[in-house]
Amino acid sequence: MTTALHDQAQSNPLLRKLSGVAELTDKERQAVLALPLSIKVFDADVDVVREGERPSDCSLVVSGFVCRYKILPDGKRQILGFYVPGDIPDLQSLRLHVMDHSVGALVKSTVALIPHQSLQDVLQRQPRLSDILWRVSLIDAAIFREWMIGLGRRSGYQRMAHLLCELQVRLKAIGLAEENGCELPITQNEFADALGLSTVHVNRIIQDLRRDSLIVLRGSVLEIPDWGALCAAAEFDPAYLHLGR
Amino acid sequence: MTTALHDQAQSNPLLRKLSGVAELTDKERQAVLALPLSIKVFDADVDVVREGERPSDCSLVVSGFVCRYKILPDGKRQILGFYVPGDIPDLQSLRLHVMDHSVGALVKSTVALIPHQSLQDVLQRQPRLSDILWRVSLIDAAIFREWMIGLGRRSGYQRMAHLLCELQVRLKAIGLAEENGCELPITQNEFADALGLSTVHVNRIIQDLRRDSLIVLRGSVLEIPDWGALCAAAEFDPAYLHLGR
DNA sequence: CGTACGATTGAGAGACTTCAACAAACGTGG
DNA sequence: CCACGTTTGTTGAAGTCTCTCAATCGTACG
Repeated sequence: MTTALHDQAQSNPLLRKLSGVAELTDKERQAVLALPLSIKVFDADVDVVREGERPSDCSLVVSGFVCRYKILPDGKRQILGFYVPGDIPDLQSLRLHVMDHSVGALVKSTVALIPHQSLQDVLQRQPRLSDILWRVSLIDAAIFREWMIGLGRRSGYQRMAHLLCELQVRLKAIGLAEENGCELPITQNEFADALGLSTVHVNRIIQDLRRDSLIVLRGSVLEIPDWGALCAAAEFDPAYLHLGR
Repeated sequence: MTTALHDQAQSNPLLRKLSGVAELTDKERQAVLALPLSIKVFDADVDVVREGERPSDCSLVVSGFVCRYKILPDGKRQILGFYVPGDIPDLQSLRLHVMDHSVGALVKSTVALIPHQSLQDVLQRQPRLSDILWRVSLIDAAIFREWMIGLGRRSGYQRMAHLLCELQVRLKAIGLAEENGCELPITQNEFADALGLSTVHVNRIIQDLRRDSLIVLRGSVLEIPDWGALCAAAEFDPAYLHLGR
């Protein structure tokens, strides 16, 4: 029986995510698996949720790549985070009713919508799941803080290296990265909006990173020849991802 | 009876904070008031909690001014947020056991330590308080996002104006600001570390803001002659503070 | 009254931006 | 399956914001 549930965990990205945060009881697993999910596919550059909306569901990324972002009055965009399968980029909408930013698909992505109502019901019956989700949103905030540190105090070069380290680690944690690289469907323009830089400068930084043999980036395929060297250049310390239980 | 409890709310900063997020039942109020608080005073520039530690309490600011920050290997500092009476700058430590940054007092501050254990007990008996605290930490994250937007995409001038708007609104919400100004015990050096700028540049930005008659800043006293003008210059929209219930 | 900390000023340097053009890669329809 | 148009990546040059260094000024406090 535990085996059967364990098998489902492989296929259910939410279960996998929560199991990564804390050991679940069988009852909790069942409660999660019983959540009604409505699957929806978003094309690239289509919004999943928009600033100002009051969503009635949370969006669980099943496949693809999604980001949170905000557009300023003058048209500038700041990307606030990247989200991969298993992530819930608008988990906050369960408790903060008005969206203060948007969520958009970077590439064609599959999203499972979880009604707030059914999530509430499950959390009421399994209060520990509520604690786990709280923890998930705190890890989210920890990533924001690390990005703030980069935006405020790191050079463009370091910032880029740091972001690549973060993505590699997060993708590896969900089995979407090889030992020495991963696929990143992120354009240089999107990198720029995430790092607070111009597209042109991001292009030159990538060339610098290539010149220093820290990365091989062809198309959307990232290869990291020397993980230690990249981490060192980025001053990357994965502690903020709070991955280990 | 409700009146008596209400009176206590005035003096108990945690109750006031939580009441600002959601209406509390009498039972919930009593549970909060029953929390054992140990008062501790920190001098200016003394750490309340340090990166790497595993706190056994949460810190509720009772009086003073506190910030979260992280020091980089090269000595640069990024301030991640300012915290005022009623705030719990390390609320996350309840669910994320290792601190990934530090908390320090900007001026002599009084902090009430709440043992994680007793907080856990109260939250287990009053699950709705858990939801409220979750919401509090989500508002925290919303403020991080807004700072990211500033650090990534706003000019130094706008960033400074925006921060002053935020502090004015947050201080007014707890009765620590006048209609047209407030006291900010923050040095230009600290502003710089919060805004991702150099001290020298912050100084020049402040002069620009003064020249444009947007602020009067003498010592630690901030005066805002034209609130609308400052908000406009900052493109400040308080929605991200999620203040209205 | 000296000392220390915070605020202010000047000057030169560097990181990053903007604009504009071009090359390469990609997807799509004929 | 190729031609075409659009998107993405790349390059150069000029300009701007912000930084660093280093000195000076003001003021509160012992």
